Amino acid sequence: MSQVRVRFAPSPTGFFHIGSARTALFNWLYARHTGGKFILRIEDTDKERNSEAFLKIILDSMHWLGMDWDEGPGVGGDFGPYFQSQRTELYRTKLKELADKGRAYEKDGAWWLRLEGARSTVFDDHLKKEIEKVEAAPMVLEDLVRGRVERAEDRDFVLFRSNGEPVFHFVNVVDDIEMKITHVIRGEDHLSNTSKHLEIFKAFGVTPPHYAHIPLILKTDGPGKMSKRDRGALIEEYQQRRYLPAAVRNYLCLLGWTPADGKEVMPIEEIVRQFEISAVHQSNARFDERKMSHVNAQTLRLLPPAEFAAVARPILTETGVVHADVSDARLTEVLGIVQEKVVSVEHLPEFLAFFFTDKFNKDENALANLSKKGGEPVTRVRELLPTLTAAAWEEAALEAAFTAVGTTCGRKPTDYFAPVRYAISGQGGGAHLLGVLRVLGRDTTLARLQAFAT
RNA sequence: GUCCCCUUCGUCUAGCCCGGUCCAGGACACCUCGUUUUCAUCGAAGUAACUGGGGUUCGAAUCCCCAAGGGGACGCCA
Repeated sequence: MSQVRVRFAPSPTGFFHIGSARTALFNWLYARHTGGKFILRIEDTDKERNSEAFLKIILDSMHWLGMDWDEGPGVGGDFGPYFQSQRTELYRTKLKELADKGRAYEKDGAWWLRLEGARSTVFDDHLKKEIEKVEAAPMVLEDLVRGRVERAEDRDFVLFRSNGEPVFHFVNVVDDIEMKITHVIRGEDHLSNTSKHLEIFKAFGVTPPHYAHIPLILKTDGPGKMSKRDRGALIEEYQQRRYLPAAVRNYLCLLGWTPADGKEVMPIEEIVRQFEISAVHQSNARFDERKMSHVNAQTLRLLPPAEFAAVARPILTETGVVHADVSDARLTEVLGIVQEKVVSVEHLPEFLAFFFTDKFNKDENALANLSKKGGEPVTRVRELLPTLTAAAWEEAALEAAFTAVGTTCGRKPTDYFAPVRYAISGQGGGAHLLGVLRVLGRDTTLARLQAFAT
């Protein structure tokens, strides 16, 4: 069997949409799973709407999500150029081929594909005008996801516009032929177009590739598919909000496909190993940012400490929480005790600012809650302070100090935790308290407790 | 309007091909309890679904038909 060749063919006319990213991803996964080639082809035939800026965004987002291509912009390949705007001569040649066969004709300055079948003129309700209908034989598609789908085209359609530019359906098929594409994996919104494409393949006398039409991603609520306006629709957004690219990619895999073993959060190598087109779903899926956020949190907590530090350091530096003079060792020490509690990179600065500055924010709700349990917080801290001051600065000794004070004052040791946490961090929750005390250090801790108690 | 696709908890889904093991399993969310803390972790428990109607069958989430609902396509956009 010949090698799998798949392609992702975006047109740079807008931001990189989550649906496009998922289509690219499934193609990429299939190529990597089968050891085939993943080709990136830029469909920039619409001169009016194309832009360099959009192209850059698409390329950047592909890199960010870790989807590398074997042929295409920047890497070349044997079937280039990979920009359709540079392939016009080829399209003209191929059009002539169809014209010579009598399958393409010129009308109103444009070139049309001639369908084979009986013709009649009828009034079309949708178009609100008289049109020429053709009774063409239905095209039969054996879709890898949908199964057998039959559909008949009933009108000739445009191949080349009157301005001399070819249209999508034509260039898409010509390039799939020329680039020897074996599998076309694309969104279900193209399912109805496939009969057109099959007609073109037939006109060329070429066997079409295998098709797999994957389900669409629907809005979280409300009708219809995700559109660029919807929150969470653009890949850029996740980049800005410090999502882990691996997590975004992982969640995207779950939208339209389920691994056989039921595991959801897993490394990309594992997904590549398990990915099968036959397991791709047939029904559309609704986008759920909460689940994506969960996948992100899980991924974050599973990161090796060094990698966690690498993703944390930039935002901590940018927000001024961590200065350049903070050593990697110190940063890793702090991150080490919070990682298991962390839920997003975005919230890291506020979460651990108190380790690096005395001017941390104080959570009013946390303060209000203090006296509900454990009584007067300032009194608690005063009770605790002498014993804590005398204690050795390691977790077992600190714990013993809390217990001792609790026993003396007739209270649970935990009655002291919330006041202490608030006094040193301004927060109502966070990482394991004894660990926080240890890492924060004796001097800083005692100073903040003193300040709170006076 | 025409054509195409889809239909299991609020959401993502497993199961469906090869009907009984499913009074339907998991995950997210939610709710409750627990945990060295009172909503960022973690643990335990809970609420919650086979769109409807016919049929086939001893037996249907699973097979067939119809209906309804959802989605998509009908451009000299891609």
